[in-house]
Amino acid sequence: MQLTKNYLPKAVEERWYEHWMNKKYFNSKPDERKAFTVVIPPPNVTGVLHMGHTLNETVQDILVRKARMSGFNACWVPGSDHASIATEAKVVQMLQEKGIQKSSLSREEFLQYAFEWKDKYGGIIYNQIKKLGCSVDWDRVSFTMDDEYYAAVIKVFVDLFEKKMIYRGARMINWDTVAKTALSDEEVEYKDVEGTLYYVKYAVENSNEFLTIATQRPETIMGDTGVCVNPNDERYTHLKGRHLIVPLVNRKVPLIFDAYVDPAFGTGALKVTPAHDINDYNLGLKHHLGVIDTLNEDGTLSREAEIFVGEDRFVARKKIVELLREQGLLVKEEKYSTRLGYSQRTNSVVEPKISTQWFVKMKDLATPALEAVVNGDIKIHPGDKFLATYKYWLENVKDWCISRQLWWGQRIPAWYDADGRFVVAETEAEAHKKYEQQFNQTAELKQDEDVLDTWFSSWLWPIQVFNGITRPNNEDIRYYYPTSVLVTGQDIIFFWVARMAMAGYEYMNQKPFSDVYFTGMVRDKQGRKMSKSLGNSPDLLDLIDRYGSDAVRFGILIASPAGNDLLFDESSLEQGRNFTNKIWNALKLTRMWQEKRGLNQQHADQSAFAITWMNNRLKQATLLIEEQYSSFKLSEALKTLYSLIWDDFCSWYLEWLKAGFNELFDEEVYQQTCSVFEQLMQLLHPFMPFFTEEVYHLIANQNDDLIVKQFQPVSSPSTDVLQQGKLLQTLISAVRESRAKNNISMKEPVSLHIETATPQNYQQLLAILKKQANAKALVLNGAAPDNAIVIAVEQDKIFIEPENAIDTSAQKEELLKDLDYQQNFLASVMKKLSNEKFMANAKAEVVALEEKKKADAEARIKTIKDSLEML
RNA sequence: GGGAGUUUAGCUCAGCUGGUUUAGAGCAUCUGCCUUACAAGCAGAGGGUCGGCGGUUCGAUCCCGUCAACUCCCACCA
Repeated sequence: MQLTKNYLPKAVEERWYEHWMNKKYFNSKPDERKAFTVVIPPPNVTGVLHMGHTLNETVQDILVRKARMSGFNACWVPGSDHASIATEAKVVQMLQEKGIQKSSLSREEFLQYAFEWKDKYGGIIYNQIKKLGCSVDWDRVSFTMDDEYYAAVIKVFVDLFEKKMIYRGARMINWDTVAKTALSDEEVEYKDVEGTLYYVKYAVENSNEFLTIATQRPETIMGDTGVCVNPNDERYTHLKGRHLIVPLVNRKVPLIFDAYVDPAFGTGALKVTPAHDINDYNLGLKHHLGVIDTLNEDGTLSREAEIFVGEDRFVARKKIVELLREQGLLVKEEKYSTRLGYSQRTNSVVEPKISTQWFVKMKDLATPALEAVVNGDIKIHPGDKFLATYKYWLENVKDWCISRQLWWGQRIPAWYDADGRFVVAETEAEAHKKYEQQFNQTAELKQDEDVLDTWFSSWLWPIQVFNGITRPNNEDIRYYYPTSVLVTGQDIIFFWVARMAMAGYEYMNQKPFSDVYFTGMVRDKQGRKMSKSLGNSPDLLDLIDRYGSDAVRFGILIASPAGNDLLFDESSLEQGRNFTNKIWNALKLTRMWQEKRGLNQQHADQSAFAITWMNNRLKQATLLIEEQYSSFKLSEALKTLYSLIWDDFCSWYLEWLKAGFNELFDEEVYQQTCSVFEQLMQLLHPFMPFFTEEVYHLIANQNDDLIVKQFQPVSSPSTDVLQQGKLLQTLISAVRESRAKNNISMKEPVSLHIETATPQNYQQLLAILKKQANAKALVLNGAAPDNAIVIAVEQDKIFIEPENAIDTSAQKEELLKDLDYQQNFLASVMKKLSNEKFMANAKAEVVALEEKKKADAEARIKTIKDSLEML
């Protein structure tokens, strides 16, 4: 078969993925081998995969493929997350574009639209995962709203409720006025904004006096139920026991004293609005103030506000400022930079609001999750970079608000009677039964309208993908749990990682994973976050189309050391594509040789060193890569492979083989070369699966597939052979360098003369050196030629004798430069050796090393001086 | 305000518990090459007072202190 000029990925990738699927290589069933389990962080079905996913999926696939090739029963579970609020927001938006209001739909109708959306985007995501080459077990796809998964979430809710770890209560929560739902603390993002601080006068009751307070949110004035000052603030002590009149609504409220207030801020007087600020709420509780909720769910003012009822809070703010100004109550306005909370999902300003919600008590759950990481049961990579944040969060964890006023999600299994009394049960029938038992009567029961936070389902992911909640102790959960590695972004350490650890200990009495590998955030070349509005987020399928899947995997991984942010730049994808092409051409070369195979004793003799050297380099690199895998330094491992293949295999080894090649390419040398080539492809396979599988089958007709070819144990390399190889490389480079400096074209053959005290080092290298240096003659320790360029390589002198006479001035300059360097180097070594304290304190081996440096430098200086004399 | 991390060549990063380091790699740059696998290539070169200052040590890119810049997390004062 004729190979194309360049590697063309498209057809190859589809063909192999199909083949792997047909052979069921991705599928895993429990057996006697050790399991290597990975559960995919389920992507949200809100849209398509971005570059962050691409990096995560690539890393997981590398680990899974490596395990599969190393004797493990590798199982990678795919799936997706219903992403309650995020998806619902998208569906609402989609419906709006169609002219449909959510409020005009029934719950069932809406859910139908949502499931259609999920099918569409779930499909797109799964297709992307396939195109990327991910070896996931497609028979194990999970979705957090699957029937059985749904049942698991409900079961856990009921269980925690019965253990009194879930409770219902009125709390200050974060309210999203667009999605009209509560948010957890983690779903709020704070941004710096320029705000205005308004100074407003509050009249003191029965007096002409005024007290000025500063506020950013004058629209909450109508909710004020008190004013607070610091007890030590002398400006206000005389007002003790007095009341103030809230402007606009003329409500009489008490003046309270609390050390919470900072006298230095604003005017030192704080208006207290318990319904709409967490600190005010706490103050209100402490001082028994009333609560007036002046906001509707959609962010408009409620009837309790008395004025501007129904107006949006920001419109009302402007009107209220006007009104205050008209009434002469506005003292001044000043610009003020502050931080405002925004909803992570709808990007609207979050309003603190009092509301009845469901909460999970976190303290007891947090303890084992914290211990596991502290005592190393769960290892976090890289290093301890995230340990401190993880610890801090768990040590200071607050109860988790898990109810959401949405439809897309698991509906809270609580049933209420007309009086608001409720029972919690897995099914409606169960609820009626419990109700009867508890209240000794029957009643019409209505289920809670709210659904559960999306993380309340995904925290069960490593358990429930194996049905560990719904069918405890089934074969899968016993075999695959705990999972091996979790690969995820550091941004969801609290949302997800910590909570999975909690669920793991609560429901399995065991950690959910042994290692956590955090990938960094993918940013663009300028370091900006990738986002739709900036248009800097590339389309994965488009990239695969242009560069090939393997090149995309290469490009994204090579640039992302563990935990570091990745600055995405297409040039690294280009590097990946070039790499495949380089290997493709090496394949073409071996193909050429294949056609010229035959017995060629001379070639075999002259190639013996190259083969031995390459095999040792392979061993050395394999051991290094193994080490890099175990410390999760995947980009390092890929770099090692890149240079092993490009430099050692292509630039040195294959070129060295050409030395003895003449008409016939020796059969044995050919076989050895194929063997090395195959091993290289095997090592590279986890990183670039499609390409390596293709090349593997093209090197020779193979019956097996690379994807399941098992790695063989490797012994230590011979340092002698590696050193000889190093010497050969140094010699070749030195001659080439000298040619370049002296303007001797590579085309012009030269005579080489080597003067050395250790001729035995050269025996095996001469044929290769001669070919690579383009020498017509090569003499070892013969009479030194006249009119030659002399270079110093280690302790030996190499004479390069060109056909035409040359100008030696450049050559002299080089030698003088080298001499200068060596003399300075020697001086620095001597300085150490003549330092009494150094000699007294340094370890013997360090001193010995310095002695050797001294000897080497002296020998080298002598060689250079000799050479200079000869010029 | 509290905490963590980063700072090494134009860019992205190595440098493994201080001494083969007057510091390495890849990419980019420059020079010369269509050398019978590969111009998506080959050969060669240039480029860094290891963020600043101070300390510990015989010896500091590495340890300590301090300052500066950047990044992230947490808390969120009206």
